[in-house]
Amino acid sequence: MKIPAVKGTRDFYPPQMAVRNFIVDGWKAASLRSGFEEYDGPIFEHLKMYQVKSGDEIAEQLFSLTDRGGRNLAIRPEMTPTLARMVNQQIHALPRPIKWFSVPRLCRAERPQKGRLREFFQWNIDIIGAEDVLADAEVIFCAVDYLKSAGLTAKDIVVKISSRKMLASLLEAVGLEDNQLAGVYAVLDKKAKIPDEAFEAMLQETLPDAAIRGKVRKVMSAVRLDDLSQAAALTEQAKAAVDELKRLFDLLEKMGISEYVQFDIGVVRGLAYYTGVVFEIYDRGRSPRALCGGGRYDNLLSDFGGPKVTATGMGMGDCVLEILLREKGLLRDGDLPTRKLDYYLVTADSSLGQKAVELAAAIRLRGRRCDFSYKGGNLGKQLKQADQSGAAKVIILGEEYSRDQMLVIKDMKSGQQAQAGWEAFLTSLSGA
RNA sequence: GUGGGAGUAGCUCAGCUGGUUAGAGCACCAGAUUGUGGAUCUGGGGGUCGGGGGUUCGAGUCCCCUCUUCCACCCCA
Repeated sequence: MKIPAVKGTRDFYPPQMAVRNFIVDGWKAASLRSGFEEYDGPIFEHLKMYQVKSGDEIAEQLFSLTDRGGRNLAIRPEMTPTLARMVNQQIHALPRPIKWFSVPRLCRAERPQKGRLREFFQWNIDIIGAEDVLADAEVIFCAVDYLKSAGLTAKDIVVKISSRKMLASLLEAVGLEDNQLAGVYAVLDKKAKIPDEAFEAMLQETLPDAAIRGKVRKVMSAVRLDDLSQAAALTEQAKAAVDELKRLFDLLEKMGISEYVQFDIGVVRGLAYYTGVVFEIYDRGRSPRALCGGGRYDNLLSDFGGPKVTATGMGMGDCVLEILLREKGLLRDGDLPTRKLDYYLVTADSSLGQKAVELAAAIRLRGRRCDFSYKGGNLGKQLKQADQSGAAKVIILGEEYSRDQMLVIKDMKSGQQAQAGWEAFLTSLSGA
Protein backbone atom coordinates (compact mmCIF):
# COMPACT_ATOMS: atom_id res chain seq x y z
CA MET A 1 0.00 0.00 0.00
CA LYS A 2 1.32 3.34 -1.07
CA ILE A 3 0.62 6.12 1.39
CA PRO A 4 1.04 9.68 0.10
CA ALA A 5 2.58 12.58 1.99
CA VAL A 6 0.08 14.62 3.98
CA LYS A 7 -1.51 17.54 2.14
CA GLY A 8 0.39 20.78 2.50
CA THR A 9 3.61 19.19 3.77
CA ARG A 10 7.03 19.05 2.15
CA ASP A 11 9.66 16.35 2.00
CA PHE A 12 13.14 17.73 2.41
CA TYR A 13 15.41 15.64 0.20
CA PRO A 14 19.06 16.62 0.53
CA PRO A 15 18.86 19.46 -2.05
CA GLN A 16 15.76 20.95 -0.38
CA MET A 17 17.32 20.46 3.02
CA ALA A 18 20.29 22.48 1.84
CA VAL A 19 17.92 25.29 0.87
CA ARG A 20 16.14 25.11 4.23
CA ASN A 21 19.44 25.21 6.08
CA PHE A 22 20.58 28.13 3.95
CA ILE A 23 17.52 30.12 5.01
CA VAL A 24 17.51 29.03 8.65
CA ASP A 25 21.26 29.57 9.02
CA GLY A 26 20.83 33.10 7.67
CA TRP A 27 18.07 33.81 10.16
CA LYS A 28 20.10 32.51 13.06
CA ALA A 29 23.22 34.41 12.07
CA ALA A 30 21.27 37.68 11.80
CA SER A 31 19.63 37.08 15.18
CA LEU A 32 22.96 36.44 16.83
CA ARG A 33 24.48 39.53 15.18
CA SER A 34 21.85 41.64 16.91
CA GLY A 35 22.36 39.97 20.28
CA PHE A 36 19.34 37.67 20.40
CA GLU A 37 19.48 34.34 22.23
CA GLU A 38 17.90 31.20 20.81
CA TYR A 39 15.11 29.33 22.59
CA ASP A 40 12.58 26.67 21.68
CA GLY A 41 9.55 25.03 23.21
CA PRO A 42 7.42 21.94 22.65
CA ILE A 43 5.74 21.44 19.30
CA PHE A 44 2.39 21.05 21.01
CA GLU A 45 0.68 22.99 23.75
CA HIS A 46 -2.70 23.01 25.42
CA LEU A 47 -5.35 24.00 22.88
CA LYS A 48 -6.46 26.74 25.27
CA MET A 49 -3.16 28.56 24.71
CA TYR A 50 -4.27 29.43 21.22
CA GLN A 51 -7.85 30.24 22.13
CA VAL A 52 -6.89 32.93 24.66
CA LYS A 53 -5.94 35.43 21.97
CA SER A 54 -8.03 34.32 19.05
CA GLY A 55 -11.22 32.81 20.44
CA ASP A 56 -12.54 29.25 20.39
CA GLU A 57 -13.08 29.25 16.62
CA ILE A 58 -9.33 29.15 16.09
CA ALA A 59 -9.49 25.43 16.86
CA GLU A 60 -10.75 24.85 13.32
CA GLN A 61 -7.62 26.38 11.88
CA LEU A 62 -5.14 24.28 13.75
CA PHE A 63 -4.30 20.64 14.21
CA SER A 64 -5.62 19.47 17.55
CA LEU A 65 -5.69 16.17 19.33
CA THR A 66 -6.81 14.62 22.57
CA ASP A 67 -4.19 12.70 24.48
CA ARG A 68 -4.89 9.54 26.44
CA GLY A 69 -5.50 11.55 29.57
CA GLY A 70 -8.25 13.47 27.82
CA ARG A 71 -6.25 16.68 27.48
CA ASN A 72 -7.05 18.87 24.49
CA LEU A 73 -3.79 19.69 22.76
CA ALA A 74 -2.79 21.42 19.54
CA ILE A 75 0.30 21.46 17.36
CA ARG A 76 1.69 24.96 17.61
CA PRO A 77 0.41 27.29 14.86
CA GLU A 78 2.53 30.18 16.19
CA MET A 79 5.30 30.70 18.67
CA THR A 80 4.14 33.71 20.63
CA PRO A 81 1.95 31.92 23.22
CA THR A 82 4.79 29.53 24.00
CA LEU A 83 7.15 32.47 24.33
CA ALA A 84 4.71 34.24 26.65
CA ARG A 85 4.34 31.11 28.76
CA MET A 86 8.08 30.55 29.01
CA VAL A 87 8.88 34.17 29.79
CA ASN A 88 6.06 34.48 32.34
CA GLN A 89 7.37 31.44 34.16
CA GLN A 90 10.75 33.08 34.77
CA ILE A 91 9.92 36.73 34.39
CA HIS A 92 11.49 37.74 37.70
CA ALA A 93 14.74 35.91 37.08
CA LEU A 94 15.44 37.02 33.51
CA PRO A 95 17.55 40.11 32.95
CA ARG A 96 15.85 42.67 30.75
CA PRO A 97 15.55 43.40 28.00
CA ILE A 98 14.87 39.81 27.05
CA LYS A 99 16.00 39.44 23.44
CA TRP A 100 15.10 35.98 22.21
CA PHE A 101 14.72 34.31 18.84
CA SER A 102 13.47 30.98 17.58
CA VAL A 103 12.89 29.17 14.31
CA PRO A 104 9.93 26.96 15.14
CA ARG A 105 8.27 24.45 12.85
CA LEU A 106 4.60 25.41 12.80
CA CYS A 107 1.40 23.83 11.50
CA ARG A 108 -1.87 25.40 10.47
CA ALA A 109 -4.85 23.56 9.01
CA GLU A 110 -5.40 26.03 6.21
CA ARG A 111 -5.90 25.44 2.56
CA PRO A 112 -2.46 25.25 0.98
CA GLN A 113 -1.62 27.67 -1.83
CA LYS A 114 1.41 29.41 -3.23
CA GLY A 115 3.57 30.61 -0.39
CA ARG A 116 1.37 28.99 2.18
CA LEU A 117 1.57 25.43 3.40
CA ARG A 118 0.24 23.49 6.34
CA GLU A 119 3.67 22.97 7.79
CA PHE A 120 6.36 25.64 7.63
CA PHE A 121 9.16 27.34 9.46
CA GLN A 122 8.94 30.80 10.91
CA TRP A 123 11.66 33.02 12.22
CA ASN A 124 10.55 34.82 15.38
CA ILE A 125 12.41 37.55 17.21
CA ASP A 126 11.04 39.32 20.26
CA ILE A 127 12.20 41.89 22.75
CA ILE A 128 10.42 41.79 26.07
CA GLY A 129 10.65 44.37 28.82
CA ALA A 130 11.75 47.35 26.74
CA GLU A 131 9.11 50.01 26.31
CA ASP A 132 11.20 52.36 24.21
CA VAL A 133 10.83 52.41 20.40
CA LEU A 134 14.50 51.53 20.36
CA ALA A 135 13.34 47.94 20.81
CA ASP A 136 10.99 48.25 17.82
CA ALA A 137 13.85 49.73 15.83
CA GLU A 138 16.09 46.80 16.75
CA VAL A 139 13.49 44.26 15.65
CA ILE A 140 13.07 46.02 12.31
CA PHE A 141 16.82 46.39 11.92
CA CYS A 142 17.42 42.71 12.55
CA ALA A 143 14.83 41.69 9.95
CA VAL A 144 16.28 44.09 7.39
CA ASP A 145 19.82 43.01 8.24
CA TYR A 146 18.87 39.44 7.39
CA LEU A 147 17.14 40.36 4.14
CA LYS A 148 20.14 42.46 3.13
CA SER A 149 22.51 39.60 3.93
CA ALA A 150 20.41 37.36 1.68
CA GLY A 151 21.07 39.81 -1.15
CA LEU A 152 17.81 41.80 -1.21
CA THR A 153 18.12 45.54 -1.73
CA ALA A 154 15.90 48.53 -1.09
CA LYS A 155 14.68 48.06 -4.67
CA ASP A 156 13.35 44.62 -3.79
CA ILE A 157 11.71 45.15 -0.43
CA VAL A 158 10.18 47.83 1.74
CA VAL A 159 9.30 48.00 5.42
CA LYS A 160 6.00 49.80 5.88
CA ILE A 161 5.57 51.18 9.33
CA SER A 162 2.73 52.71 11.28
CA SER A 163 1.45 52.80 14.84
CA ARG A 164 -1.67 51.37 16.38
CA LYS A 165 -1.41 53.84 19.22
CA MET A 166 -1.29 56.72 16.80
CA LEU A 167 -4.11 55.40 14.65
CA ALA A 168 -6.31 54.79 17.71
CA SER A 169 -5.88 58.34 18.98
CA LEU A 170 -6.43 59.81 15.51
CA LEU A 171 -9.60 57.80 15.05
CA GLU A 172 -10.87 58.70 18.49
CA ALA A 173 -10.15 62.33 17.73
CA VAL A 174 -12.49 62.21 14.72
CA GLY A 175 -15.26 60.76 16.84
CA LEU A 176 -14.90 56.97 16.84
CA GLU A 177 -15.78 55.09 20.00
CA ASP A 178 -13.30 52.77 21.64
CA ASN A 179 -15.41 49.71 20.90
CA GLN A 180 -15.54 50.52 17.19
CA LEU A 181 -11.78 50.46 16.72
CA ALA A 182 -11.24 46.72 16.34
CA GLY A 183 -13.85 46.52 13.58
CA VAL A 184 -12.42 49.54 11.78
CA TYR A 185 -8.87 48.14 11.99
CA ALA A 186 -10.01 44.98 10.27
CA VAL A 187 -11.50 47.06 7.43
CA LEU A 188 -8.56 49.45 7.12
CA ASP A 189 -6.16 46.54 7.01
CA LYS A 190 -7.86 45.48 3.79
CA LYS A 191 -7.49 48.80 2.01
CA ALA A 192 -4.42 47.96 -0.02
CA LYS A 193 -5.52 44.39 -0.57
CA ILE A 194 -8.96 44.81 -2.16
CA PRO A 195 -10.48 47.01 -4.90
CA ASP A 196 -11.52 50.53 -3.92
CA GLU A 197 -15.27 49.93 -4.34
CA ALA A 198 -15.13 46.82 -2.18
CA PHE A 199 -13.24 48.77 0.45
CA GLU A 200 -15.78 51.60 0.34
CA ALA A 201 -18.63 49.13 0.76
CA MET A 202 -16.96 47.53 3.78
CA LEU A 203 -16.20 50.89 5.32
CA GLN A 204 -19.77 52.03 4.81
CA GLU A 205 -21.07 48.96 6.54
CA THR A 206 -18.79 49.46 9.54
CA LEU A 207 -19.25 53.23 9.70
CA PRO A 208 -22.75 54.25 8.62
CA ASP A 209 -22.14 57.92 9.52
CA ALA A 210 -20.96 59.60 6.32
CA ALA A 211 -19.36 62.54 8.13
CA ILE A 212 -17.19 60.31 10.28
CA ARG A 213 -16.37 58.19 7.27
CA GLY A 214 -15.09 61.26 5.50
CA LYS A 215 -12.88 62.15 8.43
CA VAL A 216 -11.53 58.63 8.61
CA ARG A 217 -10.72 58.76 4.91
CA LYS A 218 -8.93 62.04 5.44
CA VAL A 219 -6.84 60.57 8.26
CA MET A 220 -5.96 57.55 6.13
CA SER A 221 -4.94 59.75 3.20
CA ALA A 222 -1.88 61.00 5.09
CA VAL A 223 1.17 60.09 3.08
CA ARG A 224 3.90 61.44 5.32
CA LEU A 225 4.20 61.67 9.06
CA ASP A 226 4.47 65.44 8.73
CA ASP A 227 1.01 65.53 7.15
CA LEU A 228 -0.27 64.34 10.48
CA SER A 229 1.82 66.46 12.82
CA GLN A 230 0.74 69.56 10.90
CA ALA A 231 -2.93 68.71 11.20
CA ALA A 232 -4.63 71.11 13.59
CA ALA A 233 -6.84 68.77 15.56
CA LEU A 234 -4.10 66.64 17.07
CA THR A 235 -4.86 65.47 20.58
CA GLU A 236 -2.07 65.21 23.14
CA GLN A 237 -2.15 61.44 22.82
CA ALA A 238 -1.99 61.52 19.05
CA LYS A 239 0.85 64.00 19.13
CA ALA A 240 2.83 61.76 21.47
CA ALA A 241 2.25 58.78 19.19
CA VAL A 242 3.34 60.73 16.12
CA ASP A 243 6.47 61.91 17.95
CA GLU A 244 7.24 58.36 18.94
CA LEU A 245 7.05 57.23 15.31
CA LYS A 246 9.31 60.10 14.30
CA ARG A 247 11.83 58.92 16.83
CA LEU A 248 11.61 55.43 15.43
CA PHE A 249 12.40 56.72 11.95
CA ASP A 250 15.32 58.72 13.36
CA LEU A 251 16.73 55.59 14.94
CA LEU A 252 16.31 53.59 11.75
CA GLU A 253 18.16 56.30 9.86
CA LYS A 254 21.02 56.21 12.34
CA MET A 255 21.09 52.45 11.90
CA GLY A 256 21.63 53.06 8.21
CA ILE A 257 18.50 51.43 6.82
CA SER A 258 16.35 54.47 6.07
CA GLU A 259 16.14 53.57 2.38
CA TYR A 260 14.37 50.36 3.36
CA VAL A 261 11.68 51.91 5.51
CA GLN A 262 8.69 54.16 4.95
CA PHE A 263 5.72 55.42 6.85
CA ASP A 264 2.43 53.93 5.69
CA ILE A 265 -0.69 54.70 7.64
CA GLY A 266 -2.39 51.85 5.79
CA VAL A 267 -0.42 49.22 7.69
CA VAL A 268 -2.84 48.21 10.38
CA ARG A 269 -2.51 44.45 10.78
CA GLY A 270 -5.75 42.57 11.26
CA LEU A 271 -4.83 41.26 14.67
CA ALA A 272 -6.46 42.74 17.74
CA TYR A 273 -3.54 42.51 20.11
CA TYR A 274 -1.10 45.04 18.67
CA THR A 275 -0.79 48.12 20.82
CA GLY A 276 1.94 50.31 19.32
CA VAL A 277 4.28 50.26 16.36
CA VAL A 278 3.17 47.88 13.62
CA PHE A 279 5.07 47.02 10.47
CA GLU A 280 5.05 44.75 7.46
CA ILE A 281 7.81 43.99 5.02
CA TYR A 282 6.71 43.71 1.42
CA ASP A 283 8.18 42.50 -1.78
CA ARG A 284 8.07 45.47 -4.16
CA GLY A 285 7.09 43.19 -7.04
CA ARG A 286 3.94 43.47 -9.12
CA SER A 287 1.62 41.86 -6.60
CA PRO A 288 2.80 42.95 -3.18
CA ARG A 289 3.33 40.05 -0.85
CA ALA A 290 4.00 40.34 2.83
CA LEU A 291 7.24 38.63 3.79
CA CYS A 292 7.09 39.48 7.39
CA GLY A 293 4.94 41.24 9.95
CA GLY A 294 5.31 42.43 13.46
CA GLY A 295 4.73 45.05 16.04
CA ARG A 296 4.33 45.91 19.65
CA TYR A 297 2.02 43.87 21.86
CA ASP A 298 2.19 45.21 25.36
CA ASN A 299 -0.63 43.12 26.79
CA LEU A 300 0.52 39.73 25.69
CA LEU A 301 2.21 38.52 28.84
CA SER A 302 -0.65 39.66 31.04
CA ASP A 303 -3.11 37.92 28.69
CA PHE A 304 -1.30 34.73 29.57
CA GLY A 305 -1.55 35.29 33.28
CA GLY A 306 1.70 37.15 33.81
CA PRO A 307 2.58 40.67 34.86
CA LYS A 308 2.13 43.62 32.53
CA VAL A 309 5.41 43.69 30.66
CA THR A 310 5.93 45.31 27.30
CA ALA A 311 6.93 43.33 24.23
CA THR A 312 7.63 43.79 20.55
CA GLY A 313 8.55 41.30 17.89
CA MET A 314 8.08 39.90 14.42
CA GLY A 315 7.65 36.70 12.46
CA MET A 316 8.90 35.73 9.00
CA GLY A 317 7.85 32.54 7.23
CA ASP A 318 10.09 30.45 5.00
CA CYS A 319 7.68 29.85 2.10
CA VAL A 320 7.21 33.32 0.63
CA LEU A 321 10.83 34.18 1.40
CA GLU A 322 12.07 31.20 -0.61
CA ILE A 323 9.85 32.13 -3.56
CA LEU A 324 11.17 35.69 -3.51
CA LEU A 325 14.82 34.66 -3.21
CA ARG A 326 14.35 32.36 -6.20
CA GLU A 327 12.64 35.07 -8.25
CA LYS A 328 15.52 37.42 -7.56
CA GLY A 329 18.09 34.79 -8.52
CA LEU A 330 19.50 34.79 -5.01
CA LEU A 331 18.80 31.11 -4.60
CA ARG A 332 19.17 28.55 -7.34
CA ASP A 333 18.86 24.79 -7.35
CA GLY A 334 22.27 23.23 -7.40
CA ASP A 335 23.99 26.24 -5.87
CA LEU A 336 23.97 24.74 -2.43
CA PRO A 337 26.05 21.64 -1.78
CA THR A 338 24.38 18.88 0.22
CA ARG A 339 27.73 17.96 1.78
CA LYS A 340 31.08 19.64 1.64
CA LEU A 341 33.69 16.92 1.41
CA ASP A 342 37.31 17.82 1.95
CA TYR A 343 38.58 14.53 0.56
CA TYR A 344 37.38 11.65 -1.56
CA LEU A 345 39.49 8.51 -1.57
CA VAL A 346 40.01 6.34 -4.64
CA THR A 347 42.03 3.19 -5.13
CA ALA A 348 43.78 2.06 -8.29
CA ASP A 349 43.81 -1.50 -7.09
CA SER A 350 41.01 -3.25 -5.22
CA SER A 351 43.57 -4.77 -2.85
CA LEU A 352 44.05 -1.26 -1.43
CA GLY A 353 40.39 -1.03 -0.39
CA GLN A 354 41.19 -1.76 3.26
CA LYS A 355 43.82 0.95 3.28
CA ALA A 356 41.29 3.44 1.94
CA VAL A 357 38.90 2.63 4.81
CA GLU A 358 41.73 3.01 7.29
CA LEU A 359 42.81 6.34 5.83
CA ALA A 360 39.26 7.66 5.62
CA ALA A 361 38.69 6.91 9.29
CA ALA A 362 41.97 8.57 10.24
CA ILE A 363 41.05 11.69 8.26
CA ARG A 364 37.61 11.82 9.86
CA LEU A 365 39.06 11.42 13.33
CA ARG A 366 41.17 14.49 12.60
CA GLY A 367 38.02 16.48 11.92
CA ARG A 368 38.00 16.55 8.14
CA ARG A 369 35.16 15.48 5.89
CA CYS A 370 35.96 12.43 3.87
CA ASP A 371 34.25 9.72 1.86
CA PHE A 372 35.20 6.91 -0.50
CA SER A 373 33.61 4.59 -3.04
CA TYR A 374 31.94 1.37 -1.95
CA LYS A 375 32.11 0.00 -5.44
CA GLY A 376 35.72 0.26 -6.40
CA GLY A 377 36.12 -0.28 -10.10
CA ASN A 378 38.64 1.35 -12.33
CA LEU A 379 40.25 4.65 -11.52
CA GLY A 380 38.30 6.60 -14.13
CA LYS A 381 35.01 5.45 -12.62
CA GLN A 382 36.09 6.37 -9.14
CA LEU A 383 37.31 9.77 -10.19
CA LYS A 384 33.95 10.36 -11.76
CA GLN A 385 32.32 9.51 -8.45
CA ALA A 386 34.78 11.79 -6.70
CA ASP A 387 33.86 14.58 -9.07
CA GLN A 388 30.15 14.06 -8.47
CA SER A 389 30.69 14.06 -4.73
CA GLY A 390 31.90 17.64 -5.00
CA ALA A 391 34.99 16.91 -2.91
CA ALA A 392 37.72 19.53 -2.99
CA LYS A 393 40.52 16.98 -3.17
CA VAL A 394 40.97 13.38 -4.14
CA ILE A 395 43.50 11.07 -2.57
CA ILE A 396 44.65 8.28 -4.84
CA LEU A 397 45.96 5.06 -3.36
CA GLY A 398 47.82 3.36 -6.18
CA GLU A 399 51.19 2.31 -7.46
CA GLU A 400 52.87 5.16 -5.65
CA TYR A 401 51.53 3.80 -2.40
CA SER A 402 52.30 0.14 -3.09
CA ARG A 403 55.83 1.04 -4.16
CA ASP A 404 56.82 4.07 -2.06
CA GLN A 405 54.08 4.43 0.58
CA MET A 406 53.11 7.75 -1.01
CA LEU A 407 49.60 9.19 -1.28
CA VAL A 408 48.70 11.13 -4.41
CA ILE A 409 46.66 14.19 -3.50
CA LYS A 410 44.83 15.75 -6.40
CA ASP A 411 43.18 19.14 -6.31
CA MET A 412 39.96 18.72 -8.28
CA LYS A 413 39.62 22.33 -9.29
CA SER A 414 43.13 22.84 -10.68
CA GLY A 415 43.81 19.19 -11.49
CA GLN A 416 47.24 19.48 -9.91
CA GLN A 417 48.67 16.53 -8.04
CA ALA A 418 51.12 16.30 -5.17
CA GLN A 419 52.50 13.43 -3.16
CA ALA A 420 52.77 12.97 0.58
CA GLY A 421 53.56 10.16 2.99
CA TRP A 422 50.74 8.71 5.07
CA GLU A 423 51.91 10.00 8.44
CA ALA A 424 53.09 13.33 7.11
CA PHE A 425 49.70 13.90 5.52
CA LEU A 426 47.79 13.07 8.69
CA THR A 427 50.10 15.28 10.73
CA SER A 428 49.41 18.18 8.39
CA LEU A 429 45.71 17.75 9.16
CA SER A 430 46.19 17.77 12.91
CA GLY A 431 48.05 21.03 12.79
CA ALA A 432 45.56 23.11 10.85
C1' G B 1 -15.01 26.40 2.82
C1' U B 2 -15.96 28.30 -2.86
C1' G B 3 -14.57 28.42 -8.17
C1' G B 4 -11.18 27.05 -12.24
C1' G B 5 -6.64 24.45 -14.51
C1' A B 6 -3.57 20.08 -14.11
C1' G B 7 -2.13 14.78 -12.74
C1' U B 8 1.40 9.62 -18.20
C1' A B 9 8.97 6.66 -15.86
C1' G B 10 12.73 9.65 -10.27
C1' C B 11 12.19 14.84 -13.14
C1' U B 12 10.26 17.78 -17.60
C1' C B 13 6.82 16.36 -20.96
C1' A B 14 4.74 13.93 -26.02
C1' G B 15 0.73 10.60 -27.02
C1' C B 16 -3.96 13.49 -33.43
C1' U B 17 -11.23 12.95 -33.47
C1' G B 18 -11.16 6.12 -28.34
C1' G B 19 -7.89 1.25 -31.92
C1' U B 20 -2.01 -3.75 -31.47
C1' U B 21 3.02 -5.13 -26.55
C1' A B 22 2.59 3.52 -23.84
C1' G B 23 7.21 7.09 -25.98
C1' A B 24 11.35 11.05 -25.79
C1' G B 25 14.99 14.02 -23.19
C1' C B 26 17.34 14.37 -18.54
C1' A B 27 18.56 11.35 -14.21
C1' C B 28 20.00 6.33 -12.53
C1' C B 29 22.74 1.47 -13.46
C1' A B 30 26.23 -1.23 -16.63
C1' G B 31 29.75 -1.58 -20.68
C1' A B 32 33.27 0.74 -24.28
C1' U B 33 37.60 2.14 -20.45
C1' U B 34 42.29 -2.97 -14.84
C1' G B 35 46.39 4.65 -13.54
C1' U B 36 43.31 9.84 -13.84
C1' G B 37 37.07 13.43 -13.31
C1' G B 38 33.09 16.84 -16.05
C1' A B 39 32.52 14.47 -22.65
C1' U B 40 30.87 10.78 -26.26
C1' C B 41 28.80 6.15 -27.78
C1' U B 42 26.15 1.44 -26.66
C1' G B 43 22.98 -1.24 -23.66
C1' G B 44 19.76 -1.79 -19.25
C1' G B 45 16.29 -1.18 -15.22
C1' G B 46 12.21 1.41 -14.17
C1' G B 47 4.95 3.08 -15.61
C1' U B 48 -1.63 -1.21 -12.42
C1' C B 49 -1.17 6.42 -17.58
C1' G B 50 -3.07 9.49 -9.37
C1' G B 51 -7.08 5.96 -7.26
C1' G B 52 -12.16 3.87 -7.78
C1' G B 53 -16.51 3.17 -10.68
C1' G B 54 -19.07 3.59 -15.48
C1' U B 55 -19.85 3.82 -21.11
C1' U B 56 -17.66 0.68 -25.16
C1' C B 57 -15.97 -5.01 -28.94
C1' G B 58 -11.90 -1.86 -27.18
C1' A B 59 -10.29 3.75 -22.51
C1' G B 60 -3.97 7.17 -21.17
C1' U B 61 -7.96 9.34 -24.41
C1' C B 62 -15.21 9.88 -23.03
C1' C B 63 -18.59 10.32 -18.25
C1' C B 64 -19.10 10.30 -12.68
C1' C B 65 -16.81 10.12 -7.81
C1' U B 66 -12.40 10.70 -4.96
C1' C B 67 -7.24 12.12 -3.79
C1' U B 68 -3.18 15.35 -4.80
C1' U B 69 -1.32 19.75 -6.88
C1' C B 70 -1.34 24.79 -9.08
C1' C B 71 -4.19 29.46 -9.60
C1' A B 72 -8.00 32.90 -7.87
C1' C B 73 -11.30 33.82 -3.51
C1' C B 74 -12.37 33.18 2.04
C1' C B 75 -9.05 33.35 6.11
C1' C B 76 -4.44 34.77 7.89
C1' A B 77 -1.75 34.40 14.61
